[in-house]
Amino acid sequence: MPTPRLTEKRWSVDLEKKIQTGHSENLEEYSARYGFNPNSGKEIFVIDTPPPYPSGTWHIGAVAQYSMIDVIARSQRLLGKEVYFPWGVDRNGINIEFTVEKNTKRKMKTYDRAEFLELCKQTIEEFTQAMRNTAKRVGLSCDFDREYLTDAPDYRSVTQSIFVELFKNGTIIEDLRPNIYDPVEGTTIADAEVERLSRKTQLVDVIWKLTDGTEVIISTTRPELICACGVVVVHPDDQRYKHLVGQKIALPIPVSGREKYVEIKTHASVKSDFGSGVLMVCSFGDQNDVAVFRELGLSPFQAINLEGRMTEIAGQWSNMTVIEARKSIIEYLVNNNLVDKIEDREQEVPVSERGKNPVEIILLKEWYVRQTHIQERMRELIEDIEFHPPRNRQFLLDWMDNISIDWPISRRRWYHTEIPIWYSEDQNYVIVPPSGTYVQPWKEDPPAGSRVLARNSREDVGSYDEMATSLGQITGEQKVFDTWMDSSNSNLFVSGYLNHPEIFEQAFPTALRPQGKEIVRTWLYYTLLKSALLLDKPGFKHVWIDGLGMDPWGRKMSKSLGNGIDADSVLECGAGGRTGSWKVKGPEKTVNLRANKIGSECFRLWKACEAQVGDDFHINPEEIEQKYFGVLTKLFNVARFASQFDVPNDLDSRPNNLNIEDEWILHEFTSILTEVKQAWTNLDIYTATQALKTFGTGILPSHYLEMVKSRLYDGDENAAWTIHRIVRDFLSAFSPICPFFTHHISTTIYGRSAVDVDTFPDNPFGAEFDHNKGEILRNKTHDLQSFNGDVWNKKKSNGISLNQPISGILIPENLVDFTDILTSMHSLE
RNA sequence: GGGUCUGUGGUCUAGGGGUUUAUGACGUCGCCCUUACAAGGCGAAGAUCGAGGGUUCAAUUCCCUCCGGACCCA
Repeated sequence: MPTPRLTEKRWSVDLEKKIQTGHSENLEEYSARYGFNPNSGKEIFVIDTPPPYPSGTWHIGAVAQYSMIDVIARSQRLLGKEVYFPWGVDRNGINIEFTVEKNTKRKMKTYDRAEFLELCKQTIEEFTQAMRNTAKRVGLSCDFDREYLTDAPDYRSVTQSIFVELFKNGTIIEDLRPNIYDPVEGTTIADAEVERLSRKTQLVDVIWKLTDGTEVIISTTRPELICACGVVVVHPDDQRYKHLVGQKIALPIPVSGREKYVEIKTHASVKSDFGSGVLMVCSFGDQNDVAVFRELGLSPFQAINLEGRMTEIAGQWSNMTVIEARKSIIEYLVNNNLVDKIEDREQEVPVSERGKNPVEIILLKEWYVRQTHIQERMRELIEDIEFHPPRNRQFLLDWMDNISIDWPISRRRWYHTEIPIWYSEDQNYVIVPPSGTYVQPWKEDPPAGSRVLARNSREDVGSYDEMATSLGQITGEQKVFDTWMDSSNSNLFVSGYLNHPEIFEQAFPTALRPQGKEIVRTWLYYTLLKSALLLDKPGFKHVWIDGLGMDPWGRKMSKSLGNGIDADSVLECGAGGRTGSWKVKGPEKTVNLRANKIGSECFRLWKACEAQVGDDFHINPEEIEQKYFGVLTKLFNVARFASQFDVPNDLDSRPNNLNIEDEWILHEFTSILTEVKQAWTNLDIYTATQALKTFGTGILPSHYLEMVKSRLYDGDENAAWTIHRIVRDFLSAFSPICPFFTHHISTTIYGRSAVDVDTFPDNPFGAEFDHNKGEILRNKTHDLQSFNGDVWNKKKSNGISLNQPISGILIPENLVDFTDILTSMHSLE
């Protein structure tokens, strides 16, 4: 065998790592390759990458998803687009605050604010670095030079400027409204941040009395809220209680500073079969209470304060925590014979997603983004967005159906973007900063260029510089934004909004939003809301919503289940001779999974082949290796085989005397390229990868190469041209999936990296492509395959080795054109 | 408790009223060193298309109920 140019015997994880390191270390080359160049003249394709939140380990499911976003980025470059694949990191939020609190065993609010922010920043920077390394290791072709951090001034200033813009036009308002509040962490949270935990609670049947002494039983799990009761309701159709409606009923416990009787009314939301069928409505036990108060026009009572303690209306129970008050009030009711019965029951308690603390609904003055008024328009705008897969559009529409209240955006936390506003001494005016500046009102005065607005009418009354003295002692806003206020600008930020208007013009609506389906109601919804409010446009052209990574049995990976798999361990599996081993808790027993070699290329190939977009996927390292490392080996060997034959000088001009088998395989290849190009255009990774894999590991090596082997050894230039043309272009078409693999092979054999190709490979016939001839030849493919199979089979069953001659085989009618090559291929006699 | 999505050999997947005796891959089993590749080649076995009911001349495909999984909501 002549010496192959591809000297390595096989593809290995060590080789992969070497190439990967080379890729990311040569910064100049890297940025020429993957940097965003808005002046290239190509069509701009901006991807609104989900900025990951650094929390220590990066979930393997997310890394898998990310590698598919990279496949899209690379395939769009291959199609000739100017791709901006940003690398952003989401660093705002309560998570990092919790981490610092946990690490230092000290609550946030015991710190000096500036000191605490510094601690958060240091901690998150460490996590960020680990994440950057993993991103590079898995081959993400992000523009790392333009890294954006959501806690950096340039990013936060965009959030703040958008706030000012929406405040001025009346879309952002402040109001005293019932809010979901986490009393332990001391902050408002949004509906989207609440989850449910099952807990044991006591359902107490309390005896209430009408003014005439008639007893009425009301069941409740929240007796401590009796003091905030605004009305007692029954179902309008409930015959048992018809006579009660309109009467006054006395609160069963002493209260202070409020009316002791409430009226009995009807409301359709009452479940007559729950408890006694009589319901006390308090401000605020749950969202239904909020709705009833609003519908009946009642003024709410404040029963619980910001510390989670009872207020003065609770009388003798004021200042107790909610739990203490509940216990004590039940005792009081029992001692006064006001309890009919008490039963234990399981109840789903709303808790905060981050802190797992039971939340309360309390009245607070907070900032809101108005959203109910624009739902109709958003639905129209969303119609122009293409969803991948189309069915996942439904997740968004379902969520939008449930939107009934405005979005509360202020939080009483620290490591977030500050709300950029100051208040005049008389509270009648506010000061907002000029667009493009980042401000921290809790510690600094308004910057030059700030404007003064009337607080209610939002009318601009002058510049702060001139009016400063007339405003008295101003105070800066202490509150910060919900982190979704920041992340929902990501598409605007990466598309150049405010910072690069000339790019924004071409880049918006942002070409692609790729994300997981679990954050449709938050990230996707809020982003679309912003785009609608600010620009009256759909935020994206395409939304690509992927499924989630599950454990090998299809369950969610979680710490508590002990079924997690670390991303780095899979990517490093096989490097330096180290194998991988994972202890994973299955449904019945703990399983020990083992693999010898995986790495990024195998991992990416697996994800590309294994799951259609939108489907949840099971992650099992053993399976990844078993099913896909062999594919890399096979493709590597095809290229290695080809590399022993000289590469023709001009691979772009086809020799005009090609043999029929050369034309046949070139037509087959053309048809694959067409399919792959279409699939890349449609963001359909699965179809593109399957097509390439099937061709590259099947018909190309098993049939074509076997046919032309002897021609190649004999120095046939047509065969060499054909195989090199195919291998070269195959590597280009395949480069989005396995960039390091294709880079290495293409650079070694052809002197040009497949990842630098920015035009999808043309069909090898160019203008002379004859569709009909191609059809005729491709119609023979099936017969060729079965003929070869028959001969191989026959030799085998006759005990003849494959390279020995065989006689008595007839070439079928429709393959007569292939007589010569089939005869020599099988040594037919 | 409700909504949405989903369920195809051991595993993953294609297909989407009749050309289906259901595609392909991995795994399994048997045989084979064949001038790139045993990390390969040839061949075989393996599925009542989650369960039950309905619509239809015909259902894996459409509808309903149930069961399992996921996501979301109360």
